[in-house]
Amino acid sequence: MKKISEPSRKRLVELSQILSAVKDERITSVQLEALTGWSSASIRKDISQLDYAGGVSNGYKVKELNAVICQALGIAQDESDSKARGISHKCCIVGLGKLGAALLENSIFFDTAFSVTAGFDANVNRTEILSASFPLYPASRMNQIIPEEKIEYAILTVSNETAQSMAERLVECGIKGIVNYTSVKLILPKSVAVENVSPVTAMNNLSAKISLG
Amino acid sequence: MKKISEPSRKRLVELSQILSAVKDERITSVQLEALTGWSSASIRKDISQLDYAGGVSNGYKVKELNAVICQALGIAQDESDSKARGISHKCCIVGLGKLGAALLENSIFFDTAFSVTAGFDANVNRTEILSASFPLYPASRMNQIIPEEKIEYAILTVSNETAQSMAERLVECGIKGIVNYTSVKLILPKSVAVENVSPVTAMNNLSAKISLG
DNA sequence: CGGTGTGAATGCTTTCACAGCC
DNA sequence: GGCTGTGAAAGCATTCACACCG
Repeated sequence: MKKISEPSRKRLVELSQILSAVKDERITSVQLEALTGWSSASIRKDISQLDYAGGVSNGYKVKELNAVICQALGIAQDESDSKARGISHKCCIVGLGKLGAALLENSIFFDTAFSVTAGFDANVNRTEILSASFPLYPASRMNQIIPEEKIEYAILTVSNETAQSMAERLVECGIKGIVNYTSVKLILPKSVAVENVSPVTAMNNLSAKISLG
Repeated sequence: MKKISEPSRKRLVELSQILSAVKDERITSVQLEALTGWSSASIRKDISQLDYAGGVSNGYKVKELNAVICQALGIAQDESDSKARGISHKCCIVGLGKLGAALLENSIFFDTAFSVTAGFDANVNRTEILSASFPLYPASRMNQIIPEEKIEYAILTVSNETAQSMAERLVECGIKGIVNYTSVKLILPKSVAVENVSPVTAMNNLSAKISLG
């Protein structure tokens, strides 16, 4: 498998999500252009990197294409696909403030390959007050629980002040990827993947985009 | 002001956030490289697009640089800057499920130019059960409240099923930008800015990045 | 010196355009 | 006829390298 560039990879992830919602059996790159806003040429190029010659002259078979994309990216279409292919990622939530507590609800990851299996907070009060369908621990136990439970990903919802140090601890614990809800730019070894989804940064990006036209 | 490219714009937004946390008076592009992971050359290029010749040979003055960036992007450094420059953006939350309810907490946007001033949900129950420091309305009143209150941005936290139709209604109401927490790719006129921050998409992106090395 | 600002060069991505296929 | 797959071309973004400045 040749290397897939970052923009292309992100489009393919979104494309897979879009295809999951498509009811028709077949779809063409021009139809996908309408559904995505990306040019049909770009979509064809993205797909052509995968080794799938299925689409010739009649558009793509939706289910088949989705399977090929997920295969190539190592992700799952939905929960049954996740089970069938043995792809399952344990996640933990670090920081049980308002936002973290909201994400405790596993329904957010319903029908995906992800499941939240632990929550941590530095404040023991929080772990005792809140309840979830999985255990909540004081942050002091991260170093034990994360390796023991083979948790791979972390959702970081602590305060900006503690974000960097918590992230470093997560890396020590062997975490492979972090979804970062803080507005701090985390400085971590390149081997650790980070996705930034801060609400404040998102707002500022929106505002700047509009302001510059 | 010449056009700023999207990657550059996003870096500048993050840079501003980073500068806000820097305590020193001056900073060089090499120091910024360590704080951001971006090359010093790229940082200098980004800054050179702004009309600011302040940095010559001694690094940049942190406060001054931050002010110039915010000026150029039309964003605010913090709440006092927001007041001083008269930049203030009203936002509403659409969809008061777990995630939406968590964002009701205005502390998330503490010390920013953004304030949440209304919440909407199709289910009247939700608007009655929940409480916030601003009013919650049934979705049927969006068309009245949003123009009346001059709300500019929306935070979309409805279910995937209703995301597209709700977004279209928001556009009709005159909303300028949407922060989209659903995993649906919204199809909207180009004049409306959208930032996608779906937890599920973020996870899939993380997973794909790791899986491809 | 240590550091910026910036043309020139390199490296990526996207778009074009068309052969080949159903 | 309509659509994919793909080299070639065009368009962007990043990095280099160095003149210039305090």
